[in-house]
Amino acid sequence: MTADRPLRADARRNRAKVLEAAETVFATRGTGASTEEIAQAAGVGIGTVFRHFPTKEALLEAVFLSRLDRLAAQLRAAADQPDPGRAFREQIALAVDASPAKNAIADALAAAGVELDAVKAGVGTGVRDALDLLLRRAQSAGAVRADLDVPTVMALLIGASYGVEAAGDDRGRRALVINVLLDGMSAG
Amino acid sequence: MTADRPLRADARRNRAKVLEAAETVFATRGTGASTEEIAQAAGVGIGTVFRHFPTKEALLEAVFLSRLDRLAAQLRAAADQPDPGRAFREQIALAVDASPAKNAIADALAAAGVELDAVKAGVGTGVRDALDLLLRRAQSAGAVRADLDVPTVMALLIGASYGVEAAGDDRGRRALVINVLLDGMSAG
DNA sequence: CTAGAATCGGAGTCGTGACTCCGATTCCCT
DNA sequence: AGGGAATCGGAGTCACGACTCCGATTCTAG
Repeated sequence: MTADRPLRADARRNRAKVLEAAETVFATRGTGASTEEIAQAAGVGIGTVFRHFPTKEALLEAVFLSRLDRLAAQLRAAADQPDPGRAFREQIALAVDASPAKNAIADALAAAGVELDAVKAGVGTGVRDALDLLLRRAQSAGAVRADLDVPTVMALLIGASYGVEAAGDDRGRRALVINVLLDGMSAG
Repeated sequence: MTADRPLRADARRNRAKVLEAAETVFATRGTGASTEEIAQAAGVGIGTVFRHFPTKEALLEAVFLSRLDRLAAQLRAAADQPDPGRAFREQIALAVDASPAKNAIADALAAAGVELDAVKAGVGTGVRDALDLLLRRAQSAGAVRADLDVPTVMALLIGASYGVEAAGDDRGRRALVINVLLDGMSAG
């Protein structure tokens, strides 16, 4: 219930710098990276990091949500492509390829006891809705199994992300993993 | 190059107790569980834990390898079933259902900078070989896509483990995830 | 049974990293 | 420009957890 007065210009700028730095640092050094490391990467003092994100957990959550936001936007943008089946396939492949870092963050949050469902219920709704639209259209077009629902597709996406990660650097193997997934999801 | 003299009887017993305790504690509390917690669960002093496993990392590795060992044994046991396709399917489903804990351990090891490939090269070979046999037989029988190889199947297995985990407690949803995977892996 | 070696237990050390505090600095309204 | 409020920086605090050390205990060879 804080009366969200607008932040001072420099404060807003710093907040953004921290968030961005945190994203890259978490992605490269892993979620175990120290807050100090992030502060340095952002060119900011530790105190500043903690003022904007009172907890490391809060910082992780913010980074996670920002990623979900971008994903949702991307999914929405694909919703009006002409070929629903193709749109679905493309977005799945894109989402999977882009998500290795999200996984680690999600794990860290879960390990910290954060209710991921609650988090997702907030901004994650955007992802859910966008995915819902893509999925329905693809199913109506007969391109995707009818027995799949959004939560299951999300579970598959998460799994595929890890699978791709486990496939290592081999481009062909990564593609094969995604291919298997898409085949499994397709109708018939 | 230590001259591995056989351990004293009580020492061997304690080692086993610690390993077992570590496995359950890591599974329930996560890999972040403190060494003290494990010592307590094993009914043993911290010193004892560190004598047998000089590092927390070493302990994680030992637990991981013991799991891989069991998995390999299970896979080998399934290698002479009459229907190769069915054997493959069943084992995949079993392996996936049993592995959520392994994932977390593997992640922790990776985060600690352990070369997972090196680890797998040691005992993991058992898994690789057993899986290789199952896979070849299933492919020869025309039950599984010919373009899959063992590393890819392992990546898929890892991914599926996470996918199942993400599917939550819903029994049907978990089954659906595995079903999609198996469909994707099947021939034609 | 007994000596001596191997093992155990757990208090204490040490390093690390999250988080706090307050003087210094920067911003923005008039 | 000027002053007061909002922010910043980063040294310092504190808790926690991995790992060490050594007297006490338990095993086993003879």
